[in-house]
Amino acid sequence: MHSPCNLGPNDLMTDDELVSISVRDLNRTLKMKGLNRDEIIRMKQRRRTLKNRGYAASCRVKRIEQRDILDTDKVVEQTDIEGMVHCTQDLKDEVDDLQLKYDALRNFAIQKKIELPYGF
Amino acid sequence: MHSPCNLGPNDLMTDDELVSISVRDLNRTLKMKGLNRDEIIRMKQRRRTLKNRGYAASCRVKRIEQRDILDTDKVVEQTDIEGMVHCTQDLKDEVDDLQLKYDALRNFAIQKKIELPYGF
DNA sequence: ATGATGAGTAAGCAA
DNA sequence: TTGCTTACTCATCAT
Repeated sequence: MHSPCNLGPNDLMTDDELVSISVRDLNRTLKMKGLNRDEIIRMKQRRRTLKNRGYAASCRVKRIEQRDILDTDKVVEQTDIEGMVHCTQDLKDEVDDLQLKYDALRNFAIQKKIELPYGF
Repeated sequence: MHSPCNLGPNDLMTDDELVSISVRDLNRTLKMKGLNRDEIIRMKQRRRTLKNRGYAASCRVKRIEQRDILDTDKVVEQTDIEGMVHCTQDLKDEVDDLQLKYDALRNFAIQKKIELPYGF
């Protein structure tokens, strides 16, 4: 009396094989091994489940990546803003300096009773 | 012959009731209704599952909210940056104008052979 | 016990 | 059929 030939659907191929094999090759293999209707349906279902497992994983990875991108963008933009704040301050200082120099020069002229052209 | 008294755990109270009731009240109710050990365990498990369902929902909502916050922040920051770019350009124009006026004034003095104080 | 989260499963939509 | 996404369930961790 030999051991019963009850190959469960799991014994025909590994999960990795089942999820990678093409539909054509899968059908060929199933027919070759002589699986019955129910076994074939269960095998197909297991394949779909394994695929779904992978899809769910990709979906999570994608979600995390997109969040990371937003986080990174935020840091970049905040750095940009900080830099522009400095730049703006420098320009304001430059304007103030020029205004002071210009006013001083004009006051010097006024003090010396020098007639300035229109516009100054 | 009356209908069998096989109240499934689902017939004692609705999901909403079960998930809201306090542990104390739940235990009291279970004892009052005379449920056996297995039924009590199943009831507790159903409660836990319902709670988990809510937790999972909150978790999803939270995730979406956080993404929305990041998206909103991004828009705000980009608007800020755009505004600062304009502001910076205005300041640059102002610097240029002042520089031109200052130079013109100084050239006027030079042309008039006016001796300027040190620093101009 | 309660709450949060990662991973797996199934349903349902879209291509 | 394939891939993606949502909701649910369970396991696990922390409080």
